[in-house]
Amino acid sequence: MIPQPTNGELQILRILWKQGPSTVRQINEVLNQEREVGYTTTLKLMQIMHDKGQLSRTKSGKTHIYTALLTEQDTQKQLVDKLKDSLFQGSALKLVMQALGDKSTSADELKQIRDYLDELSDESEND
Amino acid sequence: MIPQPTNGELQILRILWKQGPSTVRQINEVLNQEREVGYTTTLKLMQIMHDKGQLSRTKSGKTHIYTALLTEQDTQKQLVDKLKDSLFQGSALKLVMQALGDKSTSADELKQIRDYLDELSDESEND
DNA sequence: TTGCAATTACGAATCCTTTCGTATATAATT
DNA sequence: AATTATATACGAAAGGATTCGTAATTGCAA
Repeated sequence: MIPQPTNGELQILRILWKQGPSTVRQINEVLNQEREVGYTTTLKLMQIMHDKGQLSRTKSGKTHIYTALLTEQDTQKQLVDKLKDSLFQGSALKLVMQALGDKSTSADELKQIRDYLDELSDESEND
Repeated sequence: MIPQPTNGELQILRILWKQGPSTVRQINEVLNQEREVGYTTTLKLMQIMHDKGQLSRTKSGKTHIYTALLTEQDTQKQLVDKLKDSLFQGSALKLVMQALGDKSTSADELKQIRDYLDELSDESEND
């Protein structure tokens, strides 16, 4: 059971997924584009994430380079499943309808979803 | 800006959505079907939710009857949007694909989604 | 090698959620 | 009216996340 990443942890994971392995300074700089965070705050959080096994790190000179051990996919799945179970009675259908329901989804995206549904149907035919 | 309900708050909201207005005792009984919780724990949480404006209450004899002020729909939307923005770069498409991607969705559900997509397309044509 | 700048380590403070014990209030029952 | 059962109110403790100040360490540069 991997415990769910906290909000702060997710923020850091997002940056690592996007940029790849990074130093505390690099992460902190990106973070500060969104909100003001002290350097040692970011450091501490990344140390905790390392303790928790969410990040690995290697030493390069005197600095540590951190790498995400959780994949974006797995984390997405974990959180989508949780939301599905806790608010949509486990129904992917309900969740999807809610996600699409606000009409902000473009026609192009809708088409892509349709194509994806076709793929899924094809696969199940071949079971 | 309605702050996001916490986990404990969501648990109570779910029961209220399902059962309608309820007393603390009623909520606590349902809660205890899932996990052991003291009565005053549930009471306190519902009092806090009342303070926060998530629940209203009316007095009936010596007991309070609580009602959810947040709707299930609004809360679903709030949490889906948050997940979409924070983990899927704001893309409903990506979120939907992740939600459907684990192959646990039945053919019937897939069909329902397809029908729903048709509805959405029809609507946009009429804009 | 000595000192400087950057980095890490450590510990504490703060904030929020969750939990529950105890006290108080209220209504029904005897 | 006194007793009992049930409900609410209050306050504190425990646990976790977040924040950051300060100390210790490290590598480089003068």
